[in-house]
Amino acid sequence: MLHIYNTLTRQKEQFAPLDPSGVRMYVCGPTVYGSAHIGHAMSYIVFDVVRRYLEFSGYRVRHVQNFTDVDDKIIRRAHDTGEEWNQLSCRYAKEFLSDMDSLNVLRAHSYPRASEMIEQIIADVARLIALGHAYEQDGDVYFRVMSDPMYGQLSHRRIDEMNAGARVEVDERKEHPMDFALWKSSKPGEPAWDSPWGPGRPGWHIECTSMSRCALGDQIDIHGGGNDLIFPHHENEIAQSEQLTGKRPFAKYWMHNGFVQFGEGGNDTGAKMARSVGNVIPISEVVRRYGADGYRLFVLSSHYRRPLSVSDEAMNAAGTAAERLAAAAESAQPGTDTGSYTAHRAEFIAAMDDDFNTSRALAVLYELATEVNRLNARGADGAPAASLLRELGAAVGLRLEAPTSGELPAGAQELIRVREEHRSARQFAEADQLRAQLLAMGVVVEDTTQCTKWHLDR
RNA sequence: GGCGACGUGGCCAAGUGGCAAGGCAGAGGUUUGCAAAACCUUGAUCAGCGGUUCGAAUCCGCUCGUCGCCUCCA
Repeated sequence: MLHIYNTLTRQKEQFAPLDPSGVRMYVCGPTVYGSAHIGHAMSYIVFDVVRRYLEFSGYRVRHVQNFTDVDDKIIRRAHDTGEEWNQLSCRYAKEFLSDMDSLNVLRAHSYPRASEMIEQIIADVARLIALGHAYEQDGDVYFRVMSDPMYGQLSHRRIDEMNAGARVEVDERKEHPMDFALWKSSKPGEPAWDSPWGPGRPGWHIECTSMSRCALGDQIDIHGGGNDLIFPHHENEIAQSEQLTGKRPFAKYWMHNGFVQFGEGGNDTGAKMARSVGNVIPISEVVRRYGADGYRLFVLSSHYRRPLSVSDEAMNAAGTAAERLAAAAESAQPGTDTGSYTAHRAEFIAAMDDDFNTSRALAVLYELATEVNRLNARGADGAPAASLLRELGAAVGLRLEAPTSGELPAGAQELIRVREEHRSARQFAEADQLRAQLLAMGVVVEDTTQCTKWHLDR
């Protein structure tokens, strides 16, 4: 039985979807004003694993993830580059999807964009005004936090306590300093849509309320995102959504992942990674250096709610481990009976059921890999263990592809063949020389008692 | 000032009251023409101090250290 830690209640709860026929899951997507980095990758890998494991457990999942494609940063960035704001956001959204593909993150069923949701957003804002939960002020519309007695329920903060903080900028036009914008009037040159309050654009928080409701209905099962979104973004989403529909809870389980940080000894020890800080590592770089499975293994080696310290050493270790798992999974056979490994399967499920304890679950995969190698080494049948390894690996999104995949450089095939001839003639000096030559070409050759294998050096 | 997270072997990391999972690296061994891979063996009393308990990494208190949120942010 799956248990999920719910930020709302601050405890692990037994998972039961609102509607038994399927799970509705909404994950906050990126603001597409620039390239995604490995912090985004970590977050979306985490929710990819959540989704995959729910499906592995037999649930039908509907997964929706938005793109924030209208916002101050996008407008500013577009202004700087001379590009149209919608061109810029489209470009980065596309890049985001291909980055996620490269990481083997399953595509969501739908990717709504704020700019395509304007009509719905205006209707929702108008309704919030009609209900007395929002008010207009010079073309801006604000949500009235005092009208929501539950405000602060997610972040566990009280309005008066936050008020004491020195960093809340006081805007005279707001009734209360914590009131937040649902609709922003536009300045000249900014993207704008007509509304009952004049030309403007949606505030950040309302888009998720409208998109989530549009794509999944008034109430959903899982709402996810990085833990920096707890306040104010998710708090505000709850306030808007629940006041709008009169239904509670807006989301039954709130899941938040910890942040990628730089580990000890790095240039930027302990610091958070963020585009606004300017210390990001691009996704393509880690995929190239450690492989998609390697980075995923690195992410899953620690618990998703904990901060994840990146270091070359740790990611490298994960990359090496990924190669070992992939090599072991090679002896898998489709349709093999894995019945003799029920204990392994049970332990994997127990670990994952405990709020996605992937670190514990991975230990099962490593054990299976060792088992496969042990059996194969003494000529026994490693296929059942390997097949289970492949199956459970897939449940957490590991491809476990053999390292052999890829194209041999020109002439390498011939060198391998010639080397084989030397070996069978016991001309080892010549064979070793050819091996060195192949290695220089990026081809690693390994001899076994039966045959010679090769794979590309990474 | 308010809210929260964390400090486990060289590195990463699980465990949250009963002999400290797992990965990577290192060392020794088996195997191999050699190399690689693989397999076997091998290391920590859990930031510090005090307390509760038959028993604590795990509960309580204090101290030290690190980080996040309260402003855009996965």
